Amino acid sequence: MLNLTGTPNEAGAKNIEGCGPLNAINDLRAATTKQQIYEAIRAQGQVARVDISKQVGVSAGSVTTVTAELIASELVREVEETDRDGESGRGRPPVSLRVNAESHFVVGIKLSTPYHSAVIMDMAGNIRAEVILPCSTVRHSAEAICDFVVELMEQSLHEAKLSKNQIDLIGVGLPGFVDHHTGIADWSPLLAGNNIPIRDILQERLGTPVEVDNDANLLTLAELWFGAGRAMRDFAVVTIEHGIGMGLVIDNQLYRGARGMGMELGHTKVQLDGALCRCGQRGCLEAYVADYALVREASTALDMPNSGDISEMMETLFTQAKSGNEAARAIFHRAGRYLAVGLANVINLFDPSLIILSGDRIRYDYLYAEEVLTDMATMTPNAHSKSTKIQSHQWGDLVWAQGAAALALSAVTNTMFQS
Amino acid sequence: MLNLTGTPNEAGAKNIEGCGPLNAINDLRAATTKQQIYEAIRAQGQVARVDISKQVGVSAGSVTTVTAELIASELVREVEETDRDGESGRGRPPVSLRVNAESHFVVGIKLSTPYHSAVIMDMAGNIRAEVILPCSTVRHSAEAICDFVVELMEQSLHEAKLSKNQIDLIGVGLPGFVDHHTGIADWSPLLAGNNIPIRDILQERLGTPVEVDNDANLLTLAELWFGAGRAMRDFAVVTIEHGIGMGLVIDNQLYRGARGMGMELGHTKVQLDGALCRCGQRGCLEAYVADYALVREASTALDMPNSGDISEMMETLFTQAKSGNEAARAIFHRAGRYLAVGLANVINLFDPSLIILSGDRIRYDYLYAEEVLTDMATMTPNAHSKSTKIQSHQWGDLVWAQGAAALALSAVTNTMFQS
DNA sequence: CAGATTAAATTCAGTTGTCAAATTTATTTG
DNA sequence: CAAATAAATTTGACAACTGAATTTAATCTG
Repeated sequence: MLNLTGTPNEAGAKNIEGCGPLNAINDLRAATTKQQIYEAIRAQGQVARVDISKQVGVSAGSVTTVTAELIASELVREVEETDRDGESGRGRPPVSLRVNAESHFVVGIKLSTPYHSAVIMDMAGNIRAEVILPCSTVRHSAEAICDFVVELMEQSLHEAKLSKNQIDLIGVGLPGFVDHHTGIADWSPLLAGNNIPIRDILQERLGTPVEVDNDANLLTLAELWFGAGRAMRDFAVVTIEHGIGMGLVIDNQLYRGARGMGMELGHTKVQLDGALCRCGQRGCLEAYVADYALVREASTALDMPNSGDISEMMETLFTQAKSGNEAARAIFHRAGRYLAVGLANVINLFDPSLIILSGDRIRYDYLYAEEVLTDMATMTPNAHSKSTKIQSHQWGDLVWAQGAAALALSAVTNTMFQS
Repeated sequence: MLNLTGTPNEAGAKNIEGCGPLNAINDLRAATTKQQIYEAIRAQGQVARVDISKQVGVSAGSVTTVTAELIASELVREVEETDRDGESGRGRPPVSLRVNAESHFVVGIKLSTPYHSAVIMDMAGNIRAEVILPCSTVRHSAEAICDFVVELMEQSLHEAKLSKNQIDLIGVGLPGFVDHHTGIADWSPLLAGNNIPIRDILQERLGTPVEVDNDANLLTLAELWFGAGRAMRDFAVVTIEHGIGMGLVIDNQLYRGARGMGMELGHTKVQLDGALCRCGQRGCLEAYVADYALVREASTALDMPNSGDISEMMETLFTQAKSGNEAARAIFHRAGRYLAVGLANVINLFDPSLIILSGDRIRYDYLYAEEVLTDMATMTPNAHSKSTKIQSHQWGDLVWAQGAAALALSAVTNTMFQS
């Protein structure tokens, strides 16, 4: 059954407690039992040893040993107030464990236009500082980007009352073709030049380990760690903003394409010899659905001057459509039909159980939401569309930075447990 | 660099020895060291203990222990004739190990029109029997399908001089929406009815464990176990026949979509409100590229009577195009352009390092191969298309059955090593 | 309120899978 | 034939577990 949840919700998850994927607890990929147990505790916020034993599938004795080690190394703490949720209160009461939030800190940074943002996060996923910094739309040198990052670091450290050496890792996201594995920005609208080894440059400059990824992956990580995706084994995230981005989670893990650079949904072709895309190719989904495509049509059909400010023009277009302007409505309508094609293709190829529509542009969606879903259903086999849920989700300005922090958290956690 | 290898090659792999993915040897997913070592031996045909130690990453002592167990349980044998490949002949000569080909046998069956096929395979990947059985194009009941399978079993067992109880598992592939995990055929052009639990039905009837999968996945498994894909960590397979199929290998493993039913490349939309597909939807890639689409056009434009025999009509169309008929050429030309769109989308989304074009139809390809590749390059970012190789590959009639046997082999291997 | 009951957590002896180093085995070279 | 070389095996030690018995901390019952 198709299901559009249009309600914007801040956290997305039912349980406020914990962060990180909920179902990855019994995951074969996680290296050691110790790490599995640590992540199980973090995922649930707090949990008793008995439950860990059941979930992770190790004996009670092992849980005692391992948690004792974790407590000794100050990564985990016992919770004072013993809470018995419901159940009859007989027998020795369970003692819950929590991760020590202060054991490590990370910074999550999103570089973008028209603003950069940063959060500082502790090991429990709590935000300890938030910074937003305006940024011009010109392409910057790697050095200028470093300056921005330094500035964001300083401001956020001050706000969190932490010193630079307390930060274990910095997660950085930027738009464009960014390869997480190599740390190289093939191309980014933010960066002058090509094939910039931005991770190494930042690492060198800051003297702290850095992980980078592209913005669509950050958003997907944010959903996986803090949002609706926490409880899902597999789901896709589609963002509609200046471009169209996509992220995919398979088996509780972010899938980064066969070679770490796939998932360019925005540039899949939905029309042979179709509309011109800013990438220079024709018929890209983006060229029909993204902000710039709508604005381009608006300036042609609606006698709307191209002011250069895309957000402003989108707002005008939206207002006109709302007030009944047929031409404006038609522009949204066509975009919606192509969006349906894009979503149908995602279902046809990946068949995820959930697609999360995310990004600022989603707020215009109610204009064509119904039609998009109906259209989409006509473009997918019954068996598939029947069970795929579509959910839209509008976060605050800091999602991206939170996703970057999640990237950093998982990297830090991995290093914590590799002897 | 784009690279079209048009040469049909029977086996596809450079080394005749061994079967199964070559790079999966040090794979974290493989449950036990014992299984890893067994699979390493099988993958390489024969290999000395020293080399196993290096490849799998365990100590020489462990290799001795584990291989001793494998030899004791008759799964592995030492090779008599000591071969020292090249190297100076000093020191104790290595003793190579091989898997005992006769320890288990499997049957691989492909159900299809106009014929069904089956192979019997031993644990070393050797084909011990081949059977092909003609089949009408009507949709059959599950019982009729069972009869076919029984018939294929009997004939192939006779040919291989084996008895039924020597078969450990039967891998069965059929076209349509078939879910490997549940064993249910959602819909198949071969089966009357919907949601048929075909795996359980076959298992019941045959009294032998059965695994099922759809035909595109079988073909992909065949490439992974016996073909060009053996040496690749990730690749995609695209088949053009009556429909368009797709399979994807990520990290040496067949990816089956988030819920085991994705990868419907043939029904991704390449044109809004486009040509009518046999699935009832519009604008499907299949509706432009598959056999029936070309034949449909041919019967309209070329005054070619619709004889009902698609293969025959395709042949006529091909002959006409070869002899210079412009209308016929135009039909192939358009199909080629849309095929380019499909391949470009695969690259945009998955970015595999290799795409293998497979299936009978590939032999018509030289008509438009060059153009397809050029077109495709204009529809993918430079960074991607630069490094994606396109290879076409024409197998014999038994590929599908071989793929089904590979499915069975991996299932048998898994059960062999789970205590 | 003492003992029975219950359930969580801990202890501990035993198993398993692994490694590193020493040793044995099989072969070539001088 | 002894020295050199390299594969394979043996061995003792260790780390990660498990399962069963035991301890601990609470509630329930008469």
